[in-house]
Amino acid sequence: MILARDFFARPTLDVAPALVGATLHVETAQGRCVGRIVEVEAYLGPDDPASHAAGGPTPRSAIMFGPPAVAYVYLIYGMHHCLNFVTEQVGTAGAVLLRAVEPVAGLELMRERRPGVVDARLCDGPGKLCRALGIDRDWNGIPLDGSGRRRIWLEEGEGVGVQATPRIGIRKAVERPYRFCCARKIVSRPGTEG
DNA sequence: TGGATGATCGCA
DNA sequence: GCGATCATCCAG
Repeated sequence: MILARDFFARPTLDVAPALVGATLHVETAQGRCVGRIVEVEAYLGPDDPASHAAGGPTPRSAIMFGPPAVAYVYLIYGMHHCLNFVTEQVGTAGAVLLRAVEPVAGLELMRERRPGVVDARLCDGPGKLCRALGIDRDWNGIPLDGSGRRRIWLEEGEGVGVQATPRIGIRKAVERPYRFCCARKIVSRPGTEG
């Protein structure tokens, strides 16, 4: 069952944990890749200092204030892309950052895009999964129902235990537990947890 | 542990 | 314009 617009048109803090366990499907001319979502982070509106939407819309963040159920992709640190899903109703900012997925299908294509990387590490970071799935800024604004000029959608997964912890790699609102991981299999960078 | 590497944004 | 900042990754 494909996750429809209504799924995303809800409070971001409801959508984010509900996405853990769902599968992400990305189709390009090279083939299709599928991954199971195991780690996400919620980013809210102007009330969330760590969000790109803090301080109101800018040319980059305006998409977070627009219609839900589209991809928000941006470049970070000059070399890595991050994939987000826009949430909330029009006029309310929100997005869920995809931090890690577990490769399910299209492994050969992922390996091709990330040579020399063992399977378990193909998609275990925001920049890594974008590289493995072939996501770049061309995907910004693409609808999440597979109907855009780039094909991407999500499918409902089995209910799975979700654990909330603080977000990673940010400097503001560090204490908010807006990071959601699969409770059984927590994927994160080793040695960086306190 | 730090270097790569560039878009973004606030301030002028 | 200019410079500080940044939701990262990987080599050493």
